[in-house]
Amino acid sequence: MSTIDEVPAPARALRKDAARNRELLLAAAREVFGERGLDASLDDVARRAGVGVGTAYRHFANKYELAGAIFKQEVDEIAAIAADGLRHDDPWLGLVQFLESTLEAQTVNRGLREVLMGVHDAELEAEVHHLLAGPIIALVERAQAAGAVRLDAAPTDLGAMIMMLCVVADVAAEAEPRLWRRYLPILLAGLRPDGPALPVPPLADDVMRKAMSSHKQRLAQVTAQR
Amino acid sequence: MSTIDEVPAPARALRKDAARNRELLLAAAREVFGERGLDASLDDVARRAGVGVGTAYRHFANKYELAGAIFKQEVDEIAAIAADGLRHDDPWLGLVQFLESTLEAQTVNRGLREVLMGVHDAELEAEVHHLLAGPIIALVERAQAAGAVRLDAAPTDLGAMIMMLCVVADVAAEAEPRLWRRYLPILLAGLRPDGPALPVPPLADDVMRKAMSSHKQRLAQVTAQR
Amino acid sequence: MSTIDEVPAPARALRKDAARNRELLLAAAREVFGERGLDASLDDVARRAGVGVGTAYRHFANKYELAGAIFKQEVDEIAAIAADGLRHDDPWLGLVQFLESTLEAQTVNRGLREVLMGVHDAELEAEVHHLLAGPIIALVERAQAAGAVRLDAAPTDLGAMIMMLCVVADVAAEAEPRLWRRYLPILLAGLRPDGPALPVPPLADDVMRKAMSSHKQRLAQVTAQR
Amino acid sequence: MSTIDEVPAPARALRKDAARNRELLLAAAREVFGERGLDASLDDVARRAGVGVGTAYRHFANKYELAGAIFKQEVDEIAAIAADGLRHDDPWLGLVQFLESTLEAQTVNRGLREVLMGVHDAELEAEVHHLLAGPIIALVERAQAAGAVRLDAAPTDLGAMIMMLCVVADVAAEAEPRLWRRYLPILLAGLRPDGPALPVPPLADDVMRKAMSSHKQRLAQVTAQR
DNA sequence: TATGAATGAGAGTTCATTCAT
DNA sequence: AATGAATGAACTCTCATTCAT
Repeated sequence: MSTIDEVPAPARALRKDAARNRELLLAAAREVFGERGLDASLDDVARRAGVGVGTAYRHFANKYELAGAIFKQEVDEIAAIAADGLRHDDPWLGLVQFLESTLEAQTVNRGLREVLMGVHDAELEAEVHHLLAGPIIALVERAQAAGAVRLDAAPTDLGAMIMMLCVVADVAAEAEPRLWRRYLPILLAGLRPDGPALPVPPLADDVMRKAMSSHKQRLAQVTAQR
Repeated sequence: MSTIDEVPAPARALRKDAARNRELLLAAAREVFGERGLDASLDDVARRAGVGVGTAYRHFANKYELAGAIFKQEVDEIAAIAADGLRHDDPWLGLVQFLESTLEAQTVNRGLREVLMGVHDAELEAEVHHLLAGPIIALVERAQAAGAVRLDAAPTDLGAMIMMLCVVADVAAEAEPRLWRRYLPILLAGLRPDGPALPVPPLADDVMRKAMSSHKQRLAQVTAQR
Repeated sequence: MSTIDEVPAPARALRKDAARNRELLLAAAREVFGERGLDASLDDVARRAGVGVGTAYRHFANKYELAGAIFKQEVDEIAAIAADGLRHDDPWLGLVQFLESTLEAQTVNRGLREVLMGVHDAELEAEVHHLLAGPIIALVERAQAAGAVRLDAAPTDLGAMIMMLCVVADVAAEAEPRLWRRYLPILLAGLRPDGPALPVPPLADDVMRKAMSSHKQRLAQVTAQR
Repeated sequence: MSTIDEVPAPARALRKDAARNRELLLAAAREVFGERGLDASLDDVARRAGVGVGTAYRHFANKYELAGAIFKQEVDEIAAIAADGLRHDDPWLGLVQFLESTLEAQTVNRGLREVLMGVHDAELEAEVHHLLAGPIIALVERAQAAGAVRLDAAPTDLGAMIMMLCVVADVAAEAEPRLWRRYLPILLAGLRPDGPALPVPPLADDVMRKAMSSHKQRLAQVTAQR
């Protein structure tokens, strides 16, 4: 095949040791950012990974690119879960399964929880939206078409619900990681055709995205750091 | 009265100018932290207040104590709202009114929103709990006694609901500050005696408090900054 | 007078200790930059001055502002010398005296020498030009009007001559600080009405300025650093 | 010839590919250092050469040795020019031609200009001196013997003149690369037997060399970088 | 008591040089 | 011999906190 190309791979594969360090860094970042937040220093991440800071900078242009790389992985998982839900025979159960699986996944994965709570930077936010918007819309519309979801519900309602449950899950992460299950039925009941009247219309898709993008900025104001 | 302020009063009241500086600092902190978060420097707060940094340190042991002082004020407002709710003729409406007023208040007050989302340090958390736990328990039990709230509901459920709605409100603060009203009826319906079954028991009061205390630490992980 | 102004001085005078530190910093910077170049770190400058780095940053926005502050002082001295030359009875001797005094001054002042060699950043360059262009032009034109300087000479020729002599002085600073005096008469002879023909026209004033501004950039390429 | 390169030749010639890499590196360094100065990183040089950094270190002990290797080549060219001048029929014209050719050469070669301005490290300086001292002395003495140059002139005067003109050329490199020609006749006139009196004796040969060696260190002080 | 100058640890980032592949 | 990943010291700049004025 490659009789012409002297240079074998255009998108260079990582050397074995480099690949290992990259993984070490991602794992360490997941841990360190998990424990002390994005305010933790890259020095700390590198130390935990057992490599020099310089190595971190060889793999990631800066701190935020490293953080983004982590969260990208988490979101991919969720997108896969949504796709599963779409394949379920019963549209309603497919949607419920998506919610449960998603929440279940974030229970054991703080990074994921954070992403779903919308607490992140603009670039990642856009990527998250790009990956998840389609499947979520499909899930909701499919359930609406089947008469399982009230017609005035919007895909962004699902996003809001995930967010709400994630906060509960996050707050109670250590005390009772299953606490979100207490509020899931309540929210699901509200999604049904006979749910209570909703006085305010839902957020449009892109408005929701922008809102979550700026949310992280507002949270930053609050979060104590030491 | 205390015109001769050289006389060391037993429980020394603040000199008039000192008291004024304290207020200036609190006001400035509310503004500055509100705009740029706790990451804003104390120099900025002091400059906005029109006093020197040293003055800030005379009044508050450190940055976080100043921040705490602000949020304390916000919580006092909420406690007052709860007391109002308890005086309502209809226990259910009193509870609903408390929720609405609380949420309404945080709509225009970021600091309050933050506190209600549990995004703060342990000391403040304890204080918040001390102030709010009593009234909230009373509100719920009074409504339960009147048959307006399901018996397996717990006061901590109210806390969880406030938290959930606050996150919605916070995320949508700019896009649609009333968005929380869309999800309030849903959550309220779940609180009624005929609400859907709840698979997981509520958190005990003190467990909830500890959970929220550590939440802020976890959120810190996430918050991107730039 | 200041019955209205509560705040006494609009252009705040420096506190005594702050003023002292500022001087310490300038002196240290002159030394450290003098020995190891602008590549020396501000930490080193601060250490030499006996203050913390933070203090350096309180007084000067960044490293280059500090460097600029130093060189500004040197140029002021030269401007004063030029003014002296203009007051001399004999226009030619005034000009010669300006050259000699200037070169003499830079003999004992490296910073000055550097500025006169045109080795500096754009902002400072502009300031230098602003301060010196006028007096130099006046010196030359006055001497030309008196028939003491050839008519095809330009003020920029004086600049070029200073530069040339400064380089000699700089190179020989330790070996023989008076070496520039060997080449001064040669260059002066060329400036007389009967000097040799000059095949290339002089640089216009602003062109000379721009040229010197970019010179520093080119030298930066060369200068070894450790 | 040496088709079997496994055979360890006594004075090991470079393998063909190694030799090629060496040239690539020199060419790249000339470009990169020329554009962005010695502050450019070796990574950049290596990237431009299309080889790994490691390869650069196989060929040159460190960054400065690579820089030195480049400038060595430039000086060789000048030595050749001096030899040409010595072959000229008219000693005076030979000397003038040397000056003109040398200056002309540096006009289009920044590296050369830098070396001639004495802006480099001690080792290179010694080498430059070793290569150029002889021919220059010969040029001057030959012209003196022919009565074309004043007897109190010294070979180091020629060095000083080159330096002076180089600085002019360097400063005006972009604005008017021929500007040095304006000052050449002036300096040449001073070299003639009837030039103006020179109040200070010339530098001895080795003193001049040492002076230039330390000059580079002093220039480093100045060079702003941004 | 108020001020704001001073401090210095620590953050993010770069790069000369080494060394495993 | 060549590669480029890894290292870690060094640099600029910020800011919570202290302390001389």
